Order: sequence, then structure tokens, then C-alpha cells
Amino acid sequence: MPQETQENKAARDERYDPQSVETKWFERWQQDPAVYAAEQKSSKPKYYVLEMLPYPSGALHMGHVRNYSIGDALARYMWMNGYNVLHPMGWDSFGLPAENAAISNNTPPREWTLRNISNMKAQMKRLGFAYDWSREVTTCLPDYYRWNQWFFLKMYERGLAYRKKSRVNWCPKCATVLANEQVVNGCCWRHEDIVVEQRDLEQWFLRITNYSEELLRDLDKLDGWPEKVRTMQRNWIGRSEGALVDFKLDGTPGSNITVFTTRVDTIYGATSVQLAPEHPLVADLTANHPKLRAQVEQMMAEQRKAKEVGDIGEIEKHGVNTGRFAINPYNREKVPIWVANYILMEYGTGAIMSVPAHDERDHEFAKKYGLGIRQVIAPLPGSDAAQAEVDVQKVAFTTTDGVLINSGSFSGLGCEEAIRKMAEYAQQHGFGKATVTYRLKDWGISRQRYWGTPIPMLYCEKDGIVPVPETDLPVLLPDNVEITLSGGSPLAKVPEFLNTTCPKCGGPARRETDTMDTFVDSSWYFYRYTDAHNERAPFGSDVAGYWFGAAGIDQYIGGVEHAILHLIYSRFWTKVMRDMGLVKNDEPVARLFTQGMVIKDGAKMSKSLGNVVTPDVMVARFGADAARLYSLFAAPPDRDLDWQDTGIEGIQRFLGRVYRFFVRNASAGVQPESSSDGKGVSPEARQIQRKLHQTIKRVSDDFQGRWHFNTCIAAIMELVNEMYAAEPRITTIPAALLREVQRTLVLLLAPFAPYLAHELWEMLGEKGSLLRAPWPKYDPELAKEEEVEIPVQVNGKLRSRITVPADAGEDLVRERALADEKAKIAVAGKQIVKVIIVPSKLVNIVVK
RNA sequence: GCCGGGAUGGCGGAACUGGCAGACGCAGCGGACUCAAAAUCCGCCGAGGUUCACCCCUCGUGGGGGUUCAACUCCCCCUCCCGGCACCA
Repeated sequence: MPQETQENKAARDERYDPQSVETKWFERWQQDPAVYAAEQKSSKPKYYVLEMLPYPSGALHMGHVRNYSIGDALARYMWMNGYNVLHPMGWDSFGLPAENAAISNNTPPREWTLRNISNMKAQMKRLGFAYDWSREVTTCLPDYYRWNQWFFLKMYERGLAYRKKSRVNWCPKCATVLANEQVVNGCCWRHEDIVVEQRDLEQWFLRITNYSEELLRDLDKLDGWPEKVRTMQRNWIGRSEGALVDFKLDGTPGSNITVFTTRVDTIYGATSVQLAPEHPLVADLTANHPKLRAQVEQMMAEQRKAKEVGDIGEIEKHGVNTGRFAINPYNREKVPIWVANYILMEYGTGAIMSVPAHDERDHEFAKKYGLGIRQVIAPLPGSDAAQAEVDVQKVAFTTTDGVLINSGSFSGLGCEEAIRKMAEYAQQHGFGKATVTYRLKDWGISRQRYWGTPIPMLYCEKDGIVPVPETDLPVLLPDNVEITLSGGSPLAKVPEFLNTTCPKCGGPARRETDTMDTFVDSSWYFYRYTDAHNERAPFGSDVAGYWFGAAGIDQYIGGVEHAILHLIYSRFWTKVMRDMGLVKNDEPVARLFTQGMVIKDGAKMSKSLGNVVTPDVMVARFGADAARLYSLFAAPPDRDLDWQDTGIEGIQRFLGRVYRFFVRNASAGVQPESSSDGKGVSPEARQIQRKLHQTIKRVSDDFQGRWHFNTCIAAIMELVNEMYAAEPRITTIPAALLREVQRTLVLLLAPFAPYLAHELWEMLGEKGSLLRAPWPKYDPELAKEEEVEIPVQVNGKLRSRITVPADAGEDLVRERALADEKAKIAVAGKQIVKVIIVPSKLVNIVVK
């Protein structure tokens, strides 16, 4: 045979075929699922790493791949570092899409959901994610949601669950209630052109506001969380310190208007009281004035409309004078009562005192209607404002850095002090007090939907609201329910479900037909992982205690889009469970990492834009390793990732390079001839050894620190490049060193590209489990450079470079730098002022 | 308006506590191998100037100031982009 053919054959054998290699390992891993199982008791330190559980929409997308690639790399790294790792996965499997699917293709939600789960689970396995599937949690199954019901009953007992009439979002086209998060720009998320209406419905609420203060305060403890998320939660909770002050309603003895203000120090400047149009008092004040009533109605209609198109806040301030007066309790002044469209019923008390001199909105309003503007705060003498001359007739003066004037006995006080003292004064005289308000509202969990956890409550004609006894749980969600868009919960049309008997009196009762918000499911699922098959409790306290410790999940990873809802509900739930004695930790998550989005061509991947890259296609074309590695390499994980098809090709090339290097040099490595301690080796071997230890350091440091896996992978690439450069002289490299390089390369790649790593591990003849193989340690001595090239600057400009021993003292460096020819030329004719030497970094000769 | 995060070659991104700007990868260009292509391997690759070439010089991290021997990095001011909150009293 001609030689050519043999060469072609050799080249073919060297080619890396990810499909055959990955299929081989995929099949092996299926046979031993227990390798990823966490130990319930262990002498090793524990580590709980968790990625946010997905909604089983049908197929994974690249955002999932990125999320799980980060978590999987970390889990594998921790295993290799000797930790007892808990790395579970589950399904957030209740929710509206299943009902939509039921309507559009006549598939029962349960069937549709379970099929999706099965498909996505297969995708995850093919991607090689190391999950402990023995702990899988599926929230739509009764063995999980019964504990939602159990928690609900416990909260009801503790007064944390209650029922009240409330205003909700309603999509007329879906004929159902929508969660706040399903309202996008005032329209339904499923129908972008359908304006969401407001309806008043009886709803179940969880009293998250009982924990407002703690939820806010404990954010300070969460220093393992991104600042961004903490800030978002602070904004969401929206704490505001102020005072409540009662204004007497003139002409109606015993009737008060309570206003909320953060600036009680400005109350002597109040020239009116403003009510929100929905304020209860407005109905009384306008009762006998049809004209007024009509004006207020019109105002509310306008507001609704503005809200619908999403430009509330853009509409012009206007108001209606009720003709009635309120009495300022501080100065006995009678001020007119107005109804104004910029006052929000949802915030504070829905009533304010209007101080035009010191509030921009009040100023605008007062000028429009000719209400008085009276200055009661003066700038501090000598301040910028004092120089600028304040004219409150022209513009509001809103500082808290001032002195009270025209304020009776409070005149002369500084604002801060006045706020305190005037609130105390109100309390002493019984017309007010200091108070704190929050933007956070109680959590409305009722949904008029089928595919969710039934709320375990009954309505008895005789006994009223009756909780389902704990022993009757779970309240099973019936199958075979007709899902329509005719409005109301589909469960209300199932007589077998609806009609039951009252456990108190035995008489007829009907069940609550609303189901729970799916955010309930995800608020505590990570505790269930610790004890997924417990039939007597949501989880055992000691088991959960082991995994959560004092601080919570060691590392939680997910998208920032859950920064407020899921992550605030989860914190609330943990605090409730702590108060119930179920857990000891105050917070569920010690460290949180939010990865960026995956975008393509400058936009989020979406079907409508046609820029979707699906994991299945990537796995088929490039292999799971390449898809995973690229998702980590293309950008630091906390930033958005711009997907480039040519980029993943580069990763595929890299994996092939690694593979070929091993194939060509596998035999060289198994015959150790000398030690790898670096003694008496050639400079080239020493250089390889140095690079090896530097690479271990770079990869390890990133796992410990800032998680810039893109630079980890770059470091591994550099090492491979170095080996390629050395390959022509491979026989001069001690076999033991070559083997150490190869072995270490496999270990460093293992968290990122598990398939190739396992293949190479086997190729090296290693017998032990790669998953539990010890993470390589670097030797600082071996990583150290012997000589360093350092730049020589003259007046900060690079002029030359010199090579000196790494441990060279300042004297030697100065001597060499000053003796350097190019430096001499640059310095020539000038006077050396000083020479700055940063050991093994740089020399800067300062001349003039 | 308030809060948080960004802006670095043709592109994604490096430069960790102020010390050689552009690691690594993509794209591009050139070469080797090949009848040829693919694959692979090697080299070049911020802009401008100078040069046969090696070199060398100037400019350069959104814009403008400042601190410093030295600034992508620190300080002040500004522009634009992304995200969150928002007539919040």
C-alpha cells in the first residue's frame, strides 16, 4: 500500500468524533446513576449547589445550558475537592402554559407536562449534567403539592393566610386572573394588544408584610448576593419612614383624615389636604353632590385608561375641590380638602397634606389651582441654597438640610430634629405618631386556574370558612377537567370536586376552587430535595439542617429575572418555617449567582426573531462538551453572552486539539523514565512544568474567587498551545512530566468538558473515578519564573525591556536598566530625578 | 427622577490589590501539506508614520478635566447603552 493511505488512516484515527465518544460515556453513565448521589451522612464537608429549577416548557434553551453548565462545573469541582456535594434537579411544573397547551392541542395538562419533563430530563442527561436524580422534585405531583397545602394550613393557623376582597388583573380574552408579573405594559402577556382590566375578587393572601422589616434588614447579611439583587429587593420592599397625622374633618365632629408624610417638619406649610379618588371618605364627601361625584368618577376612568396604556405618571395633575375643610392639628388652620389624581390609594393612607413650598408635585398642583404657597423651611446660612436665594413662589425647595421658619414653637429647629420632635408632639397630643410604611404588599396567591395546587379550604353555610383537616390532605387536583376560557376556575365546574361535607358539622360544604400561585411551589422546593421521599413531613428538620447549615444553600445559580419574586418569596417562606421550628437558618441562600442572558445578533433569542439556537442542534453538531464549554468561554458568566456560531466551532477545534495531542502521545506517557520534580531537566521541560503549575493556579483561583470561567478555559488553551509548540521535541521531555501534564489537563477539563475528560482519563489508563479524583494542587515554587522580562520606562513611556532573575534586588534592576542601550538613548542629555522600581514588574526612570 | 451595571481592535472578550493595553478565541490575511478541496499545522493580525528589513516614533481603553513617576484601573464632570423602581407624599 502507498504510504499516503496509511497517513490518511492515521489522520482519521486522530480525528475527534464527539458523537461516538459522548454516546459511549452517556451509556456508561446511565448504568451508574448513583455516582452523583449525595451522601446523607458523611465525614466530608457538605456543599449544596443548586440551579434554579426549570419550568418544563418542552425543551431546554441555551439559557438553561448556560445556567446548568456553571452549576455543574462547580459541583464537579467540589466533588474533586473532597466535598459531599448535593446537586439536585426538579421541575416547576404547575402553571398556565400547560392549560394553554390543553386548549390549543387538546392534551391534558398533566400529560403534556410529564411528557415535557421526560424530554427535558433526557436532554439534561445527554448534556452530561451530574444531577442526583434520586431526589428529583416534580411540583405538580401530589407527593409534593400536598405539602404546599400543609404549609397553607399552618399559615392559616398562625394567621399568616387570610382572605379578603381585592383588586386583581383580569384578561378578558383569557377570561382569567393574571398575576402582576403576567401583565406587561398594562396588557396581557399572551395577548399584547389586550388591555388588562381590574376586577374586585375575594382572594387568599399570605402575610409577607409581617416580615417586611426582617426581609429588608437581613439583606445586609447577604454579602454573598449580588449588590444588584439586594438593591432590587430593597426597592421592592420600599421602606419609608414618616408620620401619620390626623386632620379633623371640619363640620363633622369625630371624623378624621389621616395623612401620611415623610416631612412632618413642613406641616406648617400645608395649604390643602389631598385625597386619592378611591379614598373611602371621598364617597361621603361627594354623596350629596352629583356633580362632584361625576368629576371624581371621570378622574378614576382617566387613570384606569392611563394605566392601561402604561403612561400613568404622564397624565397631568388635576383635582377637584370638595368644598370641605380639614383642620391642621399643629396650627388649627382650616385647609381645603381636594381630590387629586396623583394621590395613590395603594401607598401610605391614600391621603396627604399638600405643602407646595417644599414638594414639587404639590407645587405644580398649587400653582394650577391657585392654592397658597408658604415657605416653612429656610436654607442653612452659608449653604449653596442660601447663596442662590430661594423663591418658593417659583420653584419648590425640597431640602432636608434646612431650618424651620413660620412653624410656631418649632421654628429654628433643623429639619431632621423637627421630624423627630414633631412626631413625638403628635403622639403626646393624640393626633398622630411616627410610622413606617412599605411598598411591599401581602402576597395574593389565589389563581382562577386549573393547573395548580388546590387551596385546602372549604365553605360551609353554617361554619363559614373551614380549613381541610390535615389528615384529609392532599386535596387532589382532579383529572379530566374541561379547561375553557369562559371565566372562573375550571374546578368550579367539577361537582365531585366542588361539593363535599363540612368536617365540623357534617353538613354540605363547597371547596375553594382557586389554586395557588406557582411561586408557592418554588418557595421551598430546595428543602424538599434534602428529603424528597418523606411521606410524613415536607422534610426532616435534621436532614435539612445538615444541608442548609446556619447560612443556607452554599451556592444558588439562576437568572436575574427572579431577583424579586421567587427570591423574596423564598426568603419569606424560610422565615416562616423558622418561626414554625422547622429550620434553624434565617435565610435560604448563602451565596447567589445570577448569570447573564444568552443573546444572539444583539437580541434575546426568540422564535419571533428567528435567532434561536437550540441545544439539541448544538449537541448533534458539536457535542455536549462543546456546547457547555462555549457557553462558559464566550463571556464571563455574570454578563450577557452573545452567541456566535463560529465561536462554538473554535471550541470544537480546541477539543480536537486536546484529543489529538493525547492520541499522539498516549504511549509516551505510560513509560516513566525520570522524576517530574524539575531537578536536572532541560530549560524547555522546566518551562512546561512552570506553565503547568501556573495553569493549575489560574483555574483553581477562579473557582475560589470570581468565577471567570472564560479565563480558566483560556488558560487551559494556553497550556495546550505550549504543548503543541513543544511537540516537535517531545522526546526531550521527561516521560513523567509529560504524563503529569496530560493527567492534569484532564483534571482541569473535567468540570467543563466531562465527556472528553473521561475519554482521555481512560486513554491514560487511569482506573479511579474521575468524578472523585483529587483536584490538582499547584506548587508555587514550580510556578515561579526564574527570569522575568521587565519593561523600562522613561517618564512613563516604554523605551526598552531588560531580562533579570526573578528574585533580582532593586540594585541589580537599577543597574541593568540604567545600563540598557535604548534607555541610555532616551535619557541622554537629561537629568535623572529618580528611578522607580517595582520588583519583577517595571522600572521607570524619571528625568527632566 | 432615584438605584444598580456597562462602554476596551473587524467581533466575543483579557489585563485580579494603579505598573508592558489587547491574553484566549472568532473573523481576516499569508504559508505548509494536497492533483485539488476539506481537515490539520505554522506565521501575521489596534491606528498612523518611518523602514528593503530588523528596528524605531506618534496616537490609542465612550468624552472632558484632575491626582500620580505611572491611570482601562482612583477622583470630579458629562454622553450613550442595559436592567430595576417610580406622581411613593
